[in-house]
Amino acid sequence: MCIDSKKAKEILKNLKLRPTIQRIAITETLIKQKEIHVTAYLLKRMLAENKVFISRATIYNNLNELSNKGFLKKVLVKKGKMWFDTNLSKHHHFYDEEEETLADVAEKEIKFSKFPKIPNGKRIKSVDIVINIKKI
Amino acid sequence: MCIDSKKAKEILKNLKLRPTIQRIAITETLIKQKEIHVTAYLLKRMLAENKVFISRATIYNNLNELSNKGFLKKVLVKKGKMWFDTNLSKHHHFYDEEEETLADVAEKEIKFSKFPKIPNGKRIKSVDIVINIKKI
DNA sequence: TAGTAATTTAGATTCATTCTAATGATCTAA
DNA sequence: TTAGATCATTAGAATGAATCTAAATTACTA
Repeated sequence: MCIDSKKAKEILKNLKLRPTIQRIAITETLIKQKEIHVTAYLLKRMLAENKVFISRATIYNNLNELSNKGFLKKVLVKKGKMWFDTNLSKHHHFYDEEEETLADVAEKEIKFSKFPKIPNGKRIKSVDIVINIKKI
Repeated sequence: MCIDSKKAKEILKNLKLRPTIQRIAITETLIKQKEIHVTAYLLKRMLAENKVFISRATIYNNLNELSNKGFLKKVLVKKGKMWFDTNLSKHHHFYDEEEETLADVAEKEIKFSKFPKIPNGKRIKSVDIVINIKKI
């Protein structure tokens, strides 16, 4: 058993998710990769490259479950495709549409000196900031 | 001919778009209120309530054209659905997923005391802030 | 180890959006 | 005006991401 698989199992245990073969493989891939932003499609392809074939439904189920449990963050930068981000800390994004790349912005890099009043009876669920950039 | 229809025609003329019956009706609906947030589906329903029946393709074609011409702003707050916003001034949004509503936050309501360094060779194109809210 | 609860899966389904190609409307130049 | 060209509209098909279904399989618990 490789080290990543052991780590993956531990993560799943902490999240109270049954360590199925598929979940271990998915988690392993997510913690192994340098790339921190994946779509369902990209993840499926990465697994397939390692001869691990997991159904589309399972990929989606698990990405959603992992993000519900707070292990992944959903990022929506462009219509039609949901990205899942393995950067676990709260953070924001640079999005370069010309290059179709996402880059992280640490949460502490942004501070507000003024923030709008939240409507009555409501509370903040999350704040998403996307800084769209382009070449000079 | 009603006043809105006259205004709508003028707007289309300025945008160099042929004033077809459908385009006039769509533009009229969009300028009836000061600021409006619609999805294609919502706009279609609003028109239908006024006994104006326009095909889905035409609704999409025109919303896209109007936003290409700078008359509408596209806002992406949730996977799968594009919103179109007639508030052209720079601003941000409250998004209430439970109620599926979008509300404006004036730009001046948000000020930064800290902001990240922009990558070399890049400049800011825009900053999108979505404050996701939910009931307490 | 048996019983149950959770998980995976292929394939169907949904939903927003775009495409296609046929028909219809508007514009332009003489 | 009017003919011809260009642009717009439309129903329905196609697309693509994501979810659902229901049956089979796997992991957990007593």
